[in-house]
Amino acid sequence: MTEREKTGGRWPTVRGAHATPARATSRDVARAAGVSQATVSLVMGDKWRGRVSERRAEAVRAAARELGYRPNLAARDLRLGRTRTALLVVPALTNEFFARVYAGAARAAGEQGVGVLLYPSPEGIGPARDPFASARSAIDGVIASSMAVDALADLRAGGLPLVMLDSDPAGADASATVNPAIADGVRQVVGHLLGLGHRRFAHLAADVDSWTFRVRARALEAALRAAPDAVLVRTEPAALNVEAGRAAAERVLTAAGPRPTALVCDDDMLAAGACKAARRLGVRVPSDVSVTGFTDLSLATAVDPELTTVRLPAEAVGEAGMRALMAVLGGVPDGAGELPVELVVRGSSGAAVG
Amino acid sequence: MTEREKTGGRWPTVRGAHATPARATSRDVARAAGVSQATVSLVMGDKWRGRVSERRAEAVRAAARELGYRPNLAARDLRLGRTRTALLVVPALTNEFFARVYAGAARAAGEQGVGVLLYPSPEGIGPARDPFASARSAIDGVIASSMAVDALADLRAGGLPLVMLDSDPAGADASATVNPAIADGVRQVVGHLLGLGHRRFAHLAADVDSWTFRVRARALEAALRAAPDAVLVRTEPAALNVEAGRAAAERVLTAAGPRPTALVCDDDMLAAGACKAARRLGVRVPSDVSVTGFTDLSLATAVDPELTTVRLPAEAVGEAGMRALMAVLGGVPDGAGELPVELVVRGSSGAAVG
DNA sequence: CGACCGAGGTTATACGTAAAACCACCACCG
DNA sequence: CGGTGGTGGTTTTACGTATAACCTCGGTCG
Repeated sequence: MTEREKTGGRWPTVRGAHATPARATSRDVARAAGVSQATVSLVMGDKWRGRVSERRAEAVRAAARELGYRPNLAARDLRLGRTRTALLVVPALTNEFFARVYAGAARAAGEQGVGVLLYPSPEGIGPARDPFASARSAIDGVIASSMAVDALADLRAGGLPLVMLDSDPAGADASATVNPAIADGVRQVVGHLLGLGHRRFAHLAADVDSWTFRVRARALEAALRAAPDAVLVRTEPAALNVEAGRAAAERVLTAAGPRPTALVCDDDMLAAGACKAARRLGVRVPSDVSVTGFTDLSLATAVDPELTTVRLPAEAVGEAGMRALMAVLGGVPDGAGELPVELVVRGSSGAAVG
Repeated sequence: MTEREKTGGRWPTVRGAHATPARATSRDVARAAGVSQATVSLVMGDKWRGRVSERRAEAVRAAARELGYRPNLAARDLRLGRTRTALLVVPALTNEFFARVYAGAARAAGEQGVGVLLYPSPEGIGPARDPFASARSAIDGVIASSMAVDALADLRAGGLPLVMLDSDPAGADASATVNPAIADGVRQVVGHLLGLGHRRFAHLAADVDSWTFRVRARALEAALRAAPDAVLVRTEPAALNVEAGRAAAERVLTAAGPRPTALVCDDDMLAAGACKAARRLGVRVPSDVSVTGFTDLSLATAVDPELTTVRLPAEAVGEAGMRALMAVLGGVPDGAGELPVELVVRGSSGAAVG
C-alpha cells in the first residue's frame, strides 16, 4: 500500500469540497503511453533527439495532453538543485517606479521560464522577517534595489548571486549593477533650464540615503558649474511624497532673498507637491517658476500643468537586472550596465523671468 | 560515490566565481548533533514534545544554527504535496490599487508563513502564457481579480480553490468572494452631492467590463432615484487613464444643453482627467463643477484641487482575500465578504451653482 | 513475574523528477 | 566472424524532507 493511498489526498479536510483531482505524474503518463518514466522525462524535457523514436515521443505527448500532465515543479527543483526563481527586493511595490521595475523583470524572466518572487515589503513583515524563509522555494539569485536598505544585510548573508539596482557601480559588493544614467539626466535637465535663461536654481532633494539620489545632488552641482553665474539653493531633504514636496517648496518660495526661478526636484512626487505649493502661494507655473521632476510617473501627466521630467526606464531596469542575473548564473560575469534616460519636456518648465 | 560528488556542485560553471557554499541539509545537522535525521526533522518542525528530550532538542537547534541550516523547501513541498503558496492574479501591478491589494495579501500571507506568487502581467507574457507553468512551484490556491479577464479561463481549468475579488458574489463560480462595498460608496457620493445642491449629474464611466464598474453604474441610477428632479447624463465609457478621462470630460462639458454640475467618475484617474479638462475649458473646480473619483489613489492628493473620492480599502481586500483562501484551504467554506468604504471629502466637490 | 506502556529515539519509505548507467539490437567494417 | 558504434530504449539512483512503523529500555501493574 502506498503512502498516498493511506493519507488519501492533498487536503483531506476539504476533500470533495473542491475536488483536487490528484494530478497525473510522469509515471502515470508513462503507463498510459506504454513507456518507462525515464522516456517521459526525456520527451517532456525536450532532450529526446536521437534517444526516442518519433512515434513514441508523439505517444508520450498525446498521453500527457490526455491526462493533463504538468511536471511537479517541487520535484524538479529538488532534483536539479535549483529553482529557476529570482528574488526581487524593492522597498515597496506601491511605488510605481518599482512596480514597473517588477513588470520588466517579470517579462524578461517569463521569456526564459524563470519565476520572480518578491521580497515582502518590510513594513508588512514583523521582526522575524527573513527573505529566505518567506521565499517559498529556494532562490537562485537576488535582484535588489539599494533603496531597500534594511534588507541588504540579510541578502548578503545568503551568499547568492546579487544584482544591485540604483547602486554605486564602484562600491557595490555585487555580481553586477544596473542603473539608469542619472547623471546624464541631470545634465539634460540643467541644460534645458539654462537654455530657458534660468540662473537661480533650487534643489528639492529627497531624504532617501541611496546612490541614485546622491548622484542627483552631485551631478546638479557639476552641471551648474557650466554656468558661472548660476546659483543653487539647497533645501532640507524631503520625504518621498507629495505633501513633503509641497511643504519643502513652500519654504523655498517664501524664503528671504531673491526667489529661485527653477525648482529641480528629485522625483515627480516632490515636483507635484512643488506645483501645489506654488499655486497656493499665487506663484504661477511655469511663468513665475519652472518645476522639473524625475522618474516620469503616471502622476506627471495627471497634474496640471504636466511635469517636465526625466523619464527613467523602469521596465528596462527590471529587464536588464534580470538578464544580468541570468548571465551571472550562466557564468558570465556581467559587470555594470547603464541605461539611457530621456528628458521629457512638458508644461511645468518655461522661460525664466526676472 | 554520490551523485553530488560527481557533478561537483550546483552551478559548476560559476563555481568559485561566487562560492555557493553547498547548503547544509538536515542530515548534516543530524551528524553534527549526533542524532538521526528524523530527529532533526521533528525538532525543526516543532513536533518533538514528548518525542525528543530537551537536551537533544537543544543540541539539534545549536547544530542547525551553527551550520546555518535552512530546510530545503522544494523537498518539503514535494514531501507534503503542498506549497503554502498562493497565486495572486491581477491585471497589472502598475495599477496602484492592485499593488496595494498585493501588499495586503502579502502581509496576511506572511503572518501565516504562506508565500504569494504573482501571475505575470499578461501584457508581458507571450502566447504561451500559463499561470501554472510560470508559477515556479505548484500552487495551493488562487486569488484573482475579475478584471484579469483573460486569465480566468485558465484559472478555472486548474481546479484549485479560487477566491475572487471584484466579482459578483452571486454569479462568481468561486470558493469565496471579497468585495469593497461599492454600492454603498456610490450612495455616499451621491448623498454628498445632493446635499450640496447638485441635480445635474454626469457619469464618467470606465470601459472595463467587470462587476465593480457595473455596480457603480447601477448604484448611481438607484441612488439618484431618491431625488426625482435629478438628471443623469451618461458618457461614452473611457479607458482607465487620465488622458481618456480628460477627453471624455471635455465632451461632456462642451456638449449642447445645460452643463452638469457634478461629474461622478468611476476612478480617480478619470477624475484627474476631468479636472484637467475643466481647467482647460475655463470651467472652475469646484465652483463651476464638482468632480468626484473612486479608489483614493495617491494621485488624488497630488492634483490640485485634491479629489473628493471614495476610498477603497485595497490592502484590506488583499488581506481578506488571503484569509478567505486560507479558510477555504482549511476546510471552512468562507462565503462572500464585503468591506466598508469611506467617502473622503476634499477640494474637488462643492456647492452647486446655477 | 510476565505483559504492558510510555518515553525517546532510529530505520525505512515515499513524494516526482532528471539523468547516469546499463542493455539489447542491428548494421557495418576489417 | 569478432569487434565497434549507433539507436532506442529501461533500470536505477539521488535530490532532502516528513512521518509511519519499528525498536529499546525502564518502570508499573495485574
